[in-house]
Amino acid sequence: MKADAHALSALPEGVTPGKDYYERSLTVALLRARESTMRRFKRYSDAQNLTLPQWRVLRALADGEPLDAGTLCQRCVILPPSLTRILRALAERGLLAQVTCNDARRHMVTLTDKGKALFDSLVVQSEDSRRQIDEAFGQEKMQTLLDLLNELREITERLPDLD
Amino acid sequence: MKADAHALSALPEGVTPGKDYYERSLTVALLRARESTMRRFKRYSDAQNLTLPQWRVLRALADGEPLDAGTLCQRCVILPPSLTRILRALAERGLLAQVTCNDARRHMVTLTDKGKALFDSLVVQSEDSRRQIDEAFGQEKMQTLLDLLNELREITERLPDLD
DNA sequence: TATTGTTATACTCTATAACTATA
DNA sequence: TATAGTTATAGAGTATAACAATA
Repeated sequence: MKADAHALSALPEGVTPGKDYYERSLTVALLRARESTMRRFKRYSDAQNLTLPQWRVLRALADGEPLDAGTLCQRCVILPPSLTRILRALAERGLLAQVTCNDARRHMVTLTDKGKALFDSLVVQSEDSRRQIDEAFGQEKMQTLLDLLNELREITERLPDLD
Repeated sequence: MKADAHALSALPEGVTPGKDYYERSLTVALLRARESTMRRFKRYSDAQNLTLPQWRVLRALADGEPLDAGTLCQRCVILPPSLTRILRALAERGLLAQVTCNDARRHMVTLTDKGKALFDSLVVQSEDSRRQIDEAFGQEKMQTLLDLLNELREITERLPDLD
């Protein structure tokens, strides 16, 4: 952002009254951290005509374990109507296939060989970007950050709703 | 999550092969942490008919400092075409007003008294939820997390693009 | 009767390009 | 000529409710 965006105030370059307060917002900090890191990976998924939610679904299935729609919705942060369309689109491209399940209500899917190959290819292609961020930030801090993020989520999900 | 979602495997409850790997994804961890915390605040903005991007704009302007559209786009993680509509909607509700600027190309806005009052009201209403998360997670860890998130963003934004 | 997922619908945001106004 | 925003347009996700199928 340009410095003269704040020309109305007489503060030093890069220092604005609102900035510090704004950065104390957890949800905004999470969004901005995600935006700045995700932006570097997006071109790889774009090149494969995968939207980011589609990429999360492939990732969630990457270890080969079949998952049902409900689990995918929760892990990938996608609402059921969106997931229905996403699963259909990925299945039409031959990237995943339905798996029969004892409970016929469940829509259970797994990656096909083609889907697994596409996932592996994307991991390889984006590896340099991942390492670039990892090294600039520091592996130890990255580990701490991931642990804090997962812990925050687990604790928050267990909290009772207020009123 | 239901335990029988993983009935195909014979692993202990809550332990799935994919889970650990999936949780090592930074961008997914950021998304899920945001979803679990944001969900608790959303009802307050919903009650005021504010979308989350609109709420971020009010928040960015909350200290009274006028900001231009470009700065708002960056701080609120909103693309220019979306911001144009958001500023129009908020102005029509009398929550913000345009401020004249030396550079007539800039769309500079500030909160009106009504906008500031709505912001303050939302902060008060959501205070219990904020404290609930803060106390469950721990203030010290929350502080560490916020610092790591802001540092990660600043470092990542400065990284050169690969190729 | 409760649960899982799909369909329907309306709205918003995302994303890119083309355009206008100003510097 | 470059910059800041707006407009245009297509596409995808968000969100709620209603519905179908299964348990």
